[in-house]
Amino acid sequence: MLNHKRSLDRVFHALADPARRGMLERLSRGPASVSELAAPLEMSLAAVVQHVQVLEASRLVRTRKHGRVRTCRIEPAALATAESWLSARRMLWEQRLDRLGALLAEDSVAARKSMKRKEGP
Amino acid sequence: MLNHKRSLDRVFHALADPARRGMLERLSRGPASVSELAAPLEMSLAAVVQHVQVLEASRLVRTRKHGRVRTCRIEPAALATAESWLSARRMLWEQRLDRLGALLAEDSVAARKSMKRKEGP
DNA sequence: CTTATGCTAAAGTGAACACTTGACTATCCG
DNA sequence: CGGATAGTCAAGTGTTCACTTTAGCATAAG
Repeated sequence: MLNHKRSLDRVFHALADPARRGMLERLSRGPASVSELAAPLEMSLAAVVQHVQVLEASRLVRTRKHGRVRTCRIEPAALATAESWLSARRMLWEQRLDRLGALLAEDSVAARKSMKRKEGP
Repeated sequence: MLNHKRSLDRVFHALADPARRGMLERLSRGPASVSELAAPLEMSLAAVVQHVQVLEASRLVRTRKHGRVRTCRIEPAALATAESWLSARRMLWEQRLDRLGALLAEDSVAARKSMKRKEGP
């Protein structure tokens, strides 16, 4: 749970930058070199390399070097982690909202007293 | 698409902090006041208020003031946005990986030459 | 009325972030 | 070999972040 927290930190932080999300979009169409990732971006190569390092630290991306070119590819696992955190939260609170909605629909004013323990006012 | 990008920035940035994720977890069990959110955290009330403002700016949370207490509740829409970005990406690249897997399984060495345009070595 | 509570607003601080530039290394190509 | 390409490293800069402290202002409770 301690490392899991940090890894969520890193993943969400990595996703919070539009340039990095753009790189991920590019990479979801297939592997690419650092320069290919840099091409559409108006920023120095060095900056792009730094973004790639952030993506790699978050485990969203894995890279390997062949000769002088570093090839980047997506790593689905880290994204699944983030996605499952999100969907877990959403399920929880949609469930709660549904329950609340059901109570409001079913119960009329007469039933209110017996609800106090289950659901605060 | 222009504002959509910024809103993703804000949502992912909001999610990138463990204190804020903790608040969201608390809030998925039901609405809470700022002080209730602050209780489990070892940080000043003022800091918690700032976190709440970040959550509110990201539209993950909506707040309303009754008397002197500000009540916070979750807003599912923003999270759905983030979740759908994630799942869209994941679908795309899992699709790609499946296609690649199918090619590797079906085609044998003999077919390799004709693949060069579609997929680099 | 007085005091405690719940929050707000403002200013400051140190660390992290998103870049840049410039110098350098390794590899591929002709 | 020599030069272009692809990336790396280090240092510097302005900005944003995550806090803190201090002071203050409503509202609720005694």
